[in-house]
Order: sequence, then structure tokens, then C-alpha cells
Amino acid sequence: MPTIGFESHDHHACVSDAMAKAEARCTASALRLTPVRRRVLELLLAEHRALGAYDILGHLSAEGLGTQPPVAYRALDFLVKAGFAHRVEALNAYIACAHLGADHTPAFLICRSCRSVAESDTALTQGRLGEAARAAGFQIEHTVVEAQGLCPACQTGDAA
Amino acid sequence: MPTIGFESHDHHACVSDAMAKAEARCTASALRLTPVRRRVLELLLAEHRALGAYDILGHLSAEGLGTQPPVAYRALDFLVKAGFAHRVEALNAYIACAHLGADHTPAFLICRSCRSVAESDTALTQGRLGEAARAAGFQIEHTVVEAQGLCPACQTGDAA
DNA sequence: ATCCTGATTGTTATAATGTAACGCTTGTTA
DNA sequence: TAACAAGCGTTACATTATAACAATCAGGAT
Repeated sequence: MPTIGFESHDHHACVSDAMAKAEARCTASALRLTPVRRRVLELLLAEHRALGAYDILGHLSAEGLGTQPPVAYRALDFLVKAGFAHRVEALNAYIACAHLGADHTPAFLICRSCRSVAESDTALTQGRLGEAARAAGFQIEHTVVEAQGLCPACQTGDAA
Repeated sequence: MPTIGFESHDHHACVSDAMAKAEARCTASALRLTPVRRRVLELLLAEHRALGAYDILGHLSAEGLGTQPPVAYRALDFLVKAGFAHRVEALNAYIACAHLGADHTPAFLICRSCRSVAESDTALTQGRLGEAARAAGFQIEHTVVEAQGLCPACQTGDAA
């Protein structure tokens, strides 16, 4: 499972692949990819950047798919629970999952300049934090791993 | 640098030690530990739990130290910048630094039941995420590592 | 001592993010 | 078709956070 996000790629194929996988998974699991949910996933996939709930809501509103915050939050909750998207805590924002279909513990590399987000994976419970947790008797259920810094593109020209 | 947070300890000594260290560091670095800042640090130290900015503000307000949000946020910003406290992104909350004086990359074990937070340390840039970042050409400036789950005390009786 | 300067604080107002709750609609199932 | 669950539309509100500006304070220079 490689880090995905900063390298160039066939974005159109990347989006349609992900949508196809999401549909397949919904069919298999009896989940309903309703129009709003589908559109939100498309919006998130269209960027490799984190989008706020109100960014999403702006798009939905412009397209007549809903105007009130709960519309966006419900769709995002669904996508996150289904594993199609992740919440980026450090940004209060959301991003499409780059490893759609795999059960994984995401880790993010967040560019503070362009807000692009790469998704990697850390089996963190097997590493140092896992050791610390076991030593403390702590039972890990979910991990948030988010590194902030500068992506390759922003290191040249914006190394503020 | 051990994980600190769930084991029992001499809390009174723990708080006064930390305050003494903070004062020493302020003197050494020409930082001003004003009454509000001092009180906020005391409040955070008094708990090994994350407190929201408005929790803090409630205490300050009750003590006549300030009634408006910026008062709390400014003090918290100061403490975080000075390394005396950390922000817990997953909770939108703040906690006193348990390794006061050491330059470190904190990692948290957050109990979802009692909101207690243990602070450990991961030299994360040396681990898997660091490898992934180097491979992607990403320059890490700051990391957020937060594991959520159940602390030892809450595993018995509240294993919801 | 007085002035200057920068840091800090007090305050108002508002922005940004997130949820509770209720009733209506839609899809599924019996 | 009736009953039920899931989803949606909407109102209202809760929580978290910041911009902006005036007043005050601390410390050094004259």
C-alpha cells in the first residue's frame, strides 16, 4: 500500500476507478449510494485536497442538492463510516480515501501551503505508539496520524 | 521518556514541579507567565484530561480573570507555542505537557470514555511515516499522533 | 522621572464548524 | 397496501474560533 497523493497520475481514471469500487462495495454491502452521497464522493475524489464540510455544502447548494449543513454532514458521515472518505482532524476537513476497498489505518501528509493531502498507511499499533499503549494498558480503537509540512511542489517557490 | 498519564502518582508534586519548570523556562527565555497564562496552565495541570477552550474560559470567568473567548485562546496559544501545553486535534481541546522542558514530538492516548489523555512520544519521522514522507518528497514540520480508545480504568465497567 | 515601544489585555462582533430534533418522503418487505 | 426503516429537508441552535481595535502595562532609553 503505497503513499498516494503527490505523484502525477491519470486523474480521470483514478476518479472513475474509485467510483466504480465504491459502487461495487455498496452493492455488496447493501449500502445506498444516494445522489447526494455519490456527488460528495465525486467532489472529494476530484481533488486530492481536503475539503471542509461547508466547501462541500457550497457545491451541493449550487447544484440544487441541498442547502443546509446536515445535508453535507450526513453524506460525509456516511462516506467516512463506509470507508470511502476520511476526516482530517487537523484541518476539520474531509478527503476521499485513496485506498478504497482496503481496510486500513490511514496516515496523512498534509501540505500547509496547498492543502493537498497524501494518504499513506501506518500499522501504528505495531510500532512505537503500540508499544507505549500496551505498556500503559491502553486499548487502541482508532488512530489519527497527520503530518503537516510542505509537499514537493510547494518546497520550491513557497518555502516560507 | 515514558508514557505519562494513567498511572497513579503524587499529583500535587507533579503540578508544582511542572509550574516550577515553566517559571524557570519563562525566566530563561524572557517569556512572560502572566496571571491568566499561569492560571490556565495550573488548570490544565490540575487535570490529566483535555479541556476545551470554553471549559478554561468558564474557570477564568468564575475567577474574574476574563470573560471573552480571546482571553482563553490567547493564553492557550501562548502555552502551546511555549511548549507548556498541547492541542489535541481530535477533541478540539488542550492538555498540559507532561514532559515539560523537553523538546519532543508528542503522541496521545485518548480515552473516549473519561477523556483522560496520556502523553507518550514517538520519533515518528524516524518510523514508517517518516519513510513514507521521504519517499514522497514530503518535508514534515509537525506531526499529530492521537490514538483513541479505552484507558485501563474504563476498560472495566465501561467497555461499551 | 518621562517617554517610547512592543507585548498584553479588554471588548465587541462575527466567522466557521457541527448537531438536535422533527416531520416528510422513499424504498423495502411482508 | 400497510408497516417499517432509512434517508432527506428544514429550523433552530450549540460549539469552537478569530478579526479588529482601543486601553493598559512592562521595560528600556533619554
